[in-house]
Amino acid sequence: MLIGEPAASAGIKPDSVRFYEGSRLLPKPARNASGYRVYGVSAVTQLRFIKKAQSLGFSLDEVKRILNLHGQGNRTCRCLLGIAEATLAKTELKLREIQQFPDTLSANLNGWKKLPRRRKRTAEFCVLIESSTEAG
Amino acid sequence: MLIGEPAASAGIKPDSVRFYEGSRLLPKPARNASGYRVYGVSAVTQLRFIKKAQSLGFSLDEVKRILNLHGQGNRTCRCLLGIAEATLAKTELKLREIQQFPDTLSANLNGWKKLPRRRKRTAEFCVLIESSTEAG
DNA sequence: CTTGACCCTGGACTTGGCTCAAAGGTGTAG
DNA sequence: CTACACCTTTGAGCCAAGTCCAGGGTCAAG
Repeated sequence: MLIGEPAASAGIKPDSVRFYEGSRLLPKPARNASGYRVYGVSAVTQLRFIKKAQSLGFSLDEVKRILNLHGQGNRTCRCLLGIAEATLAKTELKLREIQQFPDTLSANLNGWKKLPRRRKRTAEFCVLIESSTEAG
Repeated sequence: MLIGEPAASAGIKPDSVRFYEGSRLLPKPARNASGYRVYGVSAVTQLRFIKKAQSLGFSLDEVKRILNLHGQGNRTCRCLLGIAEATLAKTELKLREIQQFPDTLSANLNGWKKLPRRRKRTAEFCVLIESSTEAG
């Protein structure tokens, strides 16, 4: 596979794949006679892993640390523990916060929605944001 | 209150407050005789709202849209609905994803932890990341 | 009357994560 | 042979969200 294929399969641009390679998130791929990067199927898995982890709040640097450690042999998996637990704690914290805020948000939203049309202007939803004119 | 006070109360730097003002997230505050920004108590509420919303994945631009709409009168609250519902949907999607990923992550983590010490090198946790040497 | 903490402006710089452009090589189809 | 899609490199540019700095003003305490 040349670069475009795994990129497309993972839903990213070739540019990003090269960027990941430059950032040492991906191993340097083999090259064919013309100097083109040649990838195996596992590249797709890796790219998807990166995307997934990233969409969940892992920074490229965290992903890098995991992938780099992985490449250095099994025994380094102990280190994965630290990284994973830290990031896990982080996401769980965020989870709890995220779980609360939309509650108030949607409570307000629903409360507002239930109002008869003519009362919607009273905008109970806006209790979310305190009056601000005083400072301006 | 001069700028440092509301900033400190909200746990941010005066620089950031000025940045928010420049980005039109905050109304331009009054100035005293020396040209210093003067804030009322509501500024703290606003700053905290910004911080909170931001920490939950709202971009400053989204916060801005909400705050700006708010400043323009109650009738615009209908528009808030769109913004809020969109962001809500977004966070809920993220929520669901976040709920899944750490499950696999911590399942692997726990599985790995339960292994007797001498077997930890087999690194079951690493199933998370597919073998990668083939592409390098 | 100086020191120190605070404030002002404008603009440069940073970090993360891309994204694009320029200038060129490759390879296949018509 | 030409067009075209694809690949290469280097290097610049971009967005968000700040952060810092220079060079200056304000003001209360010692």
